[in-house]
Amino acid sequence: MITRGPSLTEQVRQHLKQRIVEDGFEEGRIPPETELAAELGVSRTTVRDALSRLAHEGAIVRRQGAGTFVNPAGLRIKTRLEEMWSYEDMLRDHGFTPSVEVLAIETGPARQDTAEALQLADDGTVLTMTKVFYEDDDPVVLTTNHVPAGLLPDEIDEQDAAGPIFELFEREANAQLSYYVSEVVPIVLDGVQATSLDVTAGTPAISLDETGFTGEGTPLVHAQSILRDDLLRLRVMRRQAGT
Amino acid sequence: MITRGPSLTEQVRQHLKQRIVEDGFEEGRIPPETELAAELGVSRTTVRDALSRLAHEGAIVRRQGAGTFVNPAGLRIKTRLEEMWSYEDMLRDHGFTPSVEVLAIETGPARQDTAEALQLADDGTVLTMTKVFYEDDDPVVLTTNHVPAGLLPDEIDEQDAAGPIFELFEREANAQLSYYVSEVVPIVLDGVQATSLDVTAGTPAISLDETGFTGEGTPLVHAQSILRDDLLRLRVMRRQAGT
DNA sequence: CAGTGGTCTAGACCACTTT
DNA sequence: AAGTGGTCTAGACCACTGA
Repeated sequence: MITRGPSLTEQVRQHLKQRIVEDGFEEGRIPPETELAAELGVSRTTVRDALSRLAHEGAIVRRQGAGTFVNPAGLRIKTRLEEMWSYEDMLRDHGFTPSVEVLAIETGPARQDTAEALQLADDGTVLTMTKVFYEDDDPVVLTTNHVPAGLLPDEIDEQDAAGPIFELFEREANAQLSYYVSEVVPIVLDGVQATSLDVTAGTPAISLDETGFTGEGTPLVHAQSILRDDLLRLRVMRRQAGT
Repeated sequence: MITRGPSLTEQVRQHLKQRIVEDGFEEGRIPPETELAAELGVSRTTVRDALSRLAHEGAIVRRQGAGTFVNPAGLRIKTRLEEMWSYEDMLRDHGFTPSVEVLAIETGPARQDTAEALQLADDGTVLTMTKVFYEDDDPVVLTTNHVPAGLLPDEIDEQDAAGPIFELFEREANAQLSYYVSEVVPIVLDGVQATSLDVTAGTPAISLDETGFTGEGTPLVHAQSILRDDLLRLRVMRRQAGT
């Protein structure tokens, strides 16, 4: 087992994930942890950490005393809301090959909710970038990002805005986007939103209203992303806490 | 440190959580893991497991090389969708004191989507229970549960249906509900739903369409829960996978 | 009662941040 | 250079399942 690059645990996770999706386990039963550890030449702890991640993803179910098993229902989950990072990657996980169109890049005064989220002074100015993610000719996600003016250089062009925003922060502001706090809001689309997403106004949709932070807790971006429910259905696994 | 009942890790987690919410750490800085381990008389591994759970909840942020810190933004998260179990508990976490009204208990043929979710034969019959969760006089959640006929005894009464459904399965069917696979669907309320939730028809809302399974992967229940967005806002933390 | 996953320990070394 | 969290090991014992 090679050991450079990703952690051992991650390598074991990927190895097992691959065997799972390729249906490489008899009757969906995964070998005992001690056996996997011996086979892969790692400690049982490492195997357990890898299995824990797979269980969290929903790919497997562990039953104390009985064994570990493939979870067909969980394998259908493509959108792990709490581990969703860039929309590009999420769409790729759905088997899409996404493209991006930048609709607008503009600077102006912040709306009040944006000023609060970004902890700006009252007269704060923000850079606003609006883009749409497409699968073939179908618009799937409409995203608006608000960033405090001055954090990014002035000469942001469409090329820059088209990529994932966390890459933009790393490259242009030397800042690391660490996590988002997101609200899941049900809306009906207004005329402008409906036009951008190529559906009729009044269609229900999910809006993710969220703020992105650095590891230090500094808000970097306030964003709204509207998902076309008919093309992109959020699906999650719910279980009891503390497991 | 006492050691009966919950696991050591869980005890440490609760202890630290309490100190966090009571603002018991200077400048939001949490002591080093080795220090906590010595202070609490447990191994560093146990402390780390407890901290991992808190980080996952959003209560803290860990920064390699720098330290572990309280996360004020994360502390506002009350609805961890992927760890949500009973609506009663979720509402209590919001500081509500929920009550339940059972609207209907009836037996009849399954709708097609229910029959598929529960893997029933085409002519499958299901027991359907509808209930509303209230906070004071405000209805907050409208839930409909469909259970295969015969799984539960015939004489289910309102008393039985009012409690959490996983308790019903344990008590009446000796079956353990282990996890749900849930879809997050945006809807606009129809007349009946709107009346039950005491809002006007056409209001947007989140519908959680979900199937509950045993650890063995047998579907036990197909359910729809509609949340009043103005009273109960789903809020989650998003981070990069594999952390 | 044999086998499985669950918990916990003690310790080593590494990667990273801060001073 | 010192201190912090991140990874990994080897081993012990417990709780639970199923034949």
